[in-house]
Amino acid sequence: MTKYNPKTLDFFEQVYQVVQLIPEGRVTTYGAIAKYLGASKSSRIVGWAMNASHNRYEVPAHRVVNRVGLLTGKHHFDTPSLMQELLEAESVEVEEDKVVKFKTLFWDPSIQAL
DNA sequence: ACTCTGACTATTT
DNA sequence: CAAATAGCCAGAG
Repeated sequence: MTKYNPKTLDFFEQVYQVVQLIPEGRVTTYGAIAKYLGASKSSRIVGWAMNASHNRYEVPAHRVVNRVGLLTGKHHFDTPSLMQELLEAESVEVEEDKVVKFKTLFWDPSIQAL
């Protein structure tokens, strides 16, 4: 961070807020968040924001997976199994590092379904 | 200032 | 269908 351009600041802040809006038992993707923020091609930055999130707010980063429901970021948690455990604690089935019925559990920030 | 890396994705070969 | 390619941009060295 350090460099607080108005744009990037909003982007990071909004990412955190959107992630916090994810209901329990649901998951979303980096791309969906990026697209919701009007930067569909900046999905990597969403991941970077997540990476930095551990120092900022309590963000349920475990509810954010890649576009196919793969738990790509599990390695960045305290323990590699933590992400899956957190998901399973919310009734999200995980097999082979990916979310089962991902398409059904997917939560689109644009919809913000309750 | 430059280069490289990365929790991504869509498109093209 | 698997692999490469190109956008995207913030940190670290």
